[in-house]
This record gives sequence, structure tokens and C-alpha cells, in this order.
Amino acid sequence: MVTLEDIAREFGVSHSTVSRALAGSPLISAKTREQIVRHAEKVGYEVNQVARNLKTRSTKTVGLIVPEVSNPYYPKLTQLIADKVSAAGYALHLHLSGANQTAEAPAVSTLRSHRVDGLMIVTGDNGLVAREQALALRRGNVPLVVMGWIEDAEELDLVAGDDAEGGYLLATHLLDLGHRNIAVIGKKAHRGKLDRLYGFQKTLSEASLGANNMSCLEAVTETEVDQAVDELLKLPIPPTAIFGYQDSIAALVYRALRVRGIAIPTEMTVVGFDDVDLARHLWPALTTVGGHIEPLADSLVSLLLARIQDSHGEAKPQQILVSPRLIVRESSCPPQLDLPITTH
Amino acid sequence: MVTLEDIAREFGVSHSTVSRALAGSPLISAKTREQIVRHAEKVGYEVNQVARNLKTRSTKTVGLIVPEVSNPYYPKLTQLIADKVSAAGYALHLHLSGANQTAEAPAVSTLRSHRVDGLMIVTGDNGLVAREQALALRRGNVPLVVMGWIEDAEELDLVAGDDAEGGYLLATHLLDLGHRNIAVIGKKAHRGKLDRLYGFQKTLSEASLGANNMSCLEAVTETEVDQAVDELLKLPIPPTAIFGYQDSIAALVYRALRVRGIAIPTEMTVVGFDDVDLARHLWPALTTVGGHIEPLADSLVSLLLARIQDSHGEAKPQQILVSPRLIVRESSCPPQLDLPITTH
DNA sequence: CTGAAAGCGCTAACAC
DNA sequence: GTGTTAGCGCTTTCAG
Repeated sequence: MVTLEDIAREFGVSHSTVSRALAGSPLISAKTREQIVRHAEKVGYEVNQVARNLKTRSTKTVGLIVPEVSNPYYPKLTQLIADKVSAAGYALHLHLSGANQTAEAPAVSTLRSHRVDGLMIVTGDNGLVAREQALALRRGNVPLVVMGWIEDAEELDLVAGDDAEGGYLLATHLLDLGHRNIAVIGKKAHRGKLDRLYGFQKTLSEASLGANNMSCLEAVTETEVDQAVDELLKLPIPPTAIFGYQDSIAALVYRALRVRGIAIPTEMTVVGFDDVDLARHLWPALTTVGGHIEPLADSLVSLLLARIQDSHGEAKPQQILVSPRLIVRESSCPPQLDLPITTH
Repeated sequence: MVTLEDIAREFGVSHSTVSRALAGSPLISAKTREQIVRHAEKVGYEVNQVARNLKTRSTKTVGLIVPEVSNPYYPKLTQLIADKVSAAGYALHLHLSGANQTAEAPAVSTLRSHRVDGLMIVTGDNGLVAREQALALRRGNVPLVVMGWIEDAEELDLVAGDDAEGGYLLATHLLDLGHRNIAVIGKKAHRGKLDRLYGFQKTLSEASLGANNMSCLEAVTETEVDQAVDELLKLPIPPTAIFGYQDSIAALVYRALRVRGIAIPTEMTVVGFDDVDLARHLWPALTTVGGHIEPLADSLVSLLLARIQDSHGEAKPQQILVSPRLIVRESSCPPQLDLPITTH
């Protein structure tokens, strides 16, 4: 690898002159600069960032910790973030924390020793596993932004999707269509008052639907979902709409319904959440909630960048909530009101 | 940030002693080591990799350049690679080259100046845009592995999916089922003899199906695909099977068929390529070719790691082809032989 | 077993 | 305008 010293020797100047020339310093005569730059290019000189970083105490690099690949949401987010980060002139260190986020804490350490200028942690179902370290970073005045909802986050910079709002949107949509018997299939709420389920169920109860009219079944795998759907259909008064906790669960609901010859949406409305690619491709296309991954990635990166600028770090921690929007497609329609009554 | 010097002062020893203790050098008495390690932990010391890297001339970091997010294949690959890389004790620098890979060359430069120990370039539809630089790296003995097929790659280390083999698998499957009129909808072949289309069409012609029986329409967007399907159905002898160049295109074919009331697979067999998540979730589940992303990621990382080990770089460049497998699901079945004859 | 010292390649005072 | 010098924090001879 060619160094400043090499180029300097070639020209009989000092390495600082070369450094300045390459940095475009106005102190250097235009013509020596020109010559040096040309020569550097010719021999394929590329500044040694490692050395520069050591000197300048900044790496122009940010770290990103993200759970894993099985939920298509994360990879997409990752690439969106990577895009914005490099547009801002930073390089990206990517680390996976794993499905259960066990690698979250070690990843924080690694990233810190690599002296990234800032750090983003995308949380998963387990919340912020490396909470202690995150707080320590905060105290150490290291720019850090967390993505995803976590409890007691007042001291941290955070951006999250407003899932409760999404739940509200979905519930309202179903209510407006005239549904009164609505079921949920999916996971347990794990984000407290920001959970999609929380917003969904709250909205329904405020519409004074009793618990009888709001079955909520836990199911994730294909067979679990199939069973859940079966159970629902055997109810004395089956639901007219099913909310799948994620789009992929809604897709499994589609399948369970199809197997039983039940038409979507005419005989059963199905809605999902997240708006991953899948939602568009299903038949009928899935009504869901989403459209906020991009603003989410945007806020995340912008906030981090702002923290990196503001080096003295006296700004108050900020919690940004990004609202999703309702995306009505083909899988939702008014219920067939006669159906629950007419037994056939 | 606490440094070795800080800890050394605390104990009245030299910073080299601390360095050795932390590195677990056997030269240090067990008890001083113990003390030092404990203290370092207490004060939250984390080695400054930037300094270490400068000294050791290695960063324990590899770079990855990948096209973009819109094709779900890439993000998935990215995360798979990230996983393997960190399992091997390396950190990952991620850069996006963009849909048209315009950022590929600059990304190579950036990564080089950050002194990554090795580099992976995942190519897209445009092949290896930064070919010149790649060759230069090779000459400079920098570990580099390219993923995806490119022309004249003999001098480069490369791993690619054997798409032609996949095309062969698909064609054979359709032939075995009894299909004789087969159409393709999608992109133009762009990977020469390694393209899925090449393998597909070659197999069909060897089965002595004339060009008449092998329509091939270019279409990518929803409306284009819809038109293409329409065209196909209006043919004097419509195909009994359609091959979508990618799963997402097959999904659009599904839609176009559904709109026209044509049942899959009984009235039309549809097959795809890639086996992205979507394929499983469609109804009927899509017969496709894939299952090799993981081995692909594996080979890519392993080969790179091998090149990094073998520092003198005298090994011959290697081209690894990974074969996909046929994944038969629900969207393919024998043609209804009477259908083309009986007009209704 | 431990310390002193050199040096990785760069930037940025500080001199001239 | 340009050279000299110091030093970022670490690893690693080389002495002792």
C-alpha cells in the first residue's frame, strides 16, 4: 500500500505537504497540488483511514445492530438505513443480534472498540437486551439511538413505529365496514401501550364490543394458525373478520380459510400488519397497516446524525413516534350480515 | 475513553504490561494479570481497535457491497453473510451499490481506505461494474470474492448460483408432467450460459419443442405481466404452463390468471425461481427453484476467509457454482390435455 | 516477568 | 508555501 511518505519522496517534498495537497488545503500552491494529486491518482493512493481515524479521533462510521433475517422487515430496514447512512458520508458497521438478541450486548462492545461515531440498536421482541450498556453509552456521551419501543426509555434517544395507532386504524376500518365479531390471531402483545394489539383491542372495547366478540388466539406456525382458524369457525357465532398480527400470519390465515373453502373477503375479511412485499402479492391483496418503514429509517439516521454533530451532547433525549397508515386493498369488505344467522 | 496508559498508571506498571495482561500473555504472572483484568473490566476498558489496527495492519473487518433492497433476495443474502462473517470473528462493513450499481466503484475505494481485510462484491443485473478495480485489487493481492455470474472471470475468485441448472430442473419438471406448450414471462437473459433462461430453453429445445411452443415475453411490472398473460391466452394454442423469471413475477402471473378466472394449477401450471418467502405463502404454494442462498452465502464467506488466511495469495482463482434444487409445491400439475381442443 | 522504545500512517500545531 | 515535529493508542521487539 502506498503511503503519503512514498509520494512525498517521489516529489522531494515532505509528507505534510502531500497531506495538505490531497486535502485541498489553500496553503499549497495550485501547481504543486495539481501535480501531487495527479501522481497520487496514478499510483492509486488511497488514504489510510485507520491512521487518519486514530489521529482525528473520529471514524466517519456508524454501527447498526439488528435482530435477524427471518422476519423480512429487518433486512429491508437494514438496507434503507445503509442507504441513508452512506448518503450522509458515513460507513456502516453491521452486526446481527440474533433472533433472541443474545448477541446484542457483545455487538455493542465490538462496535465501541471499533470506535464508531454513533450507534443504532434495532430491538426485537425481547426489547433492549443491552439496556445497561446503552445507558452507559449515554452517560459516556456516545451518540446512540434505539429503534423499537422499550419501557422506561426517557433517558434514551428512541424512534419507534406507533403500532397502537396502527391497531386503532385497523379496528376503526373494520368497525366502519360493519364488523362486530372480530378475532385476532398472532402473538401476545409485548410492547405495552405501544403495541398494535393494545390499540386494536382498546378501540374495539370503546366501541363497546364485549370480550365475547373479540377472540384472541395465539398462533404463529402454519399448523397453529390452521387450528386457530378452525376453532374460530366452530364458535357459535364465528367472527366475520380476522386480524393477523403480522402479514405473514395473515397469509397463513388465507391458507387455512382456503382449505375450508371460505372466500376472502366475501365470507371472511382478513387484515394484516406491516405491509411487507407479501401483502401486495397475495390474492386478494391484503389490507394492512404500514408504509412507515422509510420514515422510520429516516428519523433513526437523522436523529443519530444530529447527535453526532452536537458533540457536547447536552440535548435532551428524544422519543420519536412514527405513525403508520392504513392501506386498504382487497381483503376487507362489509360482513355478510345474514351469514351468522342462517345455518347451512 | 480509558486507555491502556490509564490503567497502567493506576497500577504503577507500564502500559505494555497491561497490554500483555489483557492479551492473556503467559509472560505475565497470574496474579498481576488477574488484577489488571479485573480492574480493566471495572472501569469499562475497551481496546481501541483503531490503534490496534494501525499497529497490526489488519482490521478483522471485511467489506460487503450489495445492490439494493427492492429485490428481497439481496437483503436476505446480506443478513446471512453478516451472520457467517461475525461467527468467524470479523466485523462487517456494508455498502449499497444501488439498483444500477453506480455506487459500486466508490464503495470499493471507501472500503479499501478503511483497510478491510477482505472484500465481497455481490453483483446485480449489470454484472461487475467495478471490474477494473476488482482486477487491481487482485493484482494488489487483496482478498476479494465476487458473487454472481460475470463474463471472463477466470482471474477472479467467484461464487455464483448455477441458474442454468435451475432452468434445466424446471424445464425437466414441466416436461415430465407432460407439458409441451410452455411460456416464459420475465426479463431477458443477462448471465449468458449461466442464465436460468438459457438452461430452461436449451432443455426445451433438446426435447425438440419448436420455437412455436416456447413463447418468451418480456414483462416485469404488474401491467406488463397482465398484458403478457393476456397475449398468451389469446394464442391459437395457449401454453399449459408459464415460467415466471422470478417468484415475484410468478405472483403477478397468478394475479393475471385469477382475474381471468383461470385456476392454478388445474388450468394453468405456474412456476417461479428463487424461492423467496413469497413462494411459500402464495396460494397455491409456488413450485420454484432455490434453496441455495445459504450455501451461496456460506461459500462466499468461506472462500474469502480462506483467501485472507493464505496471505501470500498464490492460490489460483476459483469459480464456485452452487446448484439450486427443484422445490415442487402446489402450482404445477399435468396439463388438461383436452383443454386446447375443446373450445367452450 | 517487566519496562523502554520504536513505529504503524496520518493530521495539525508550530516554525521558518 | 513548506518542513519539522509531536502524538493519536496500541503491539512488539529488545533489554534487563
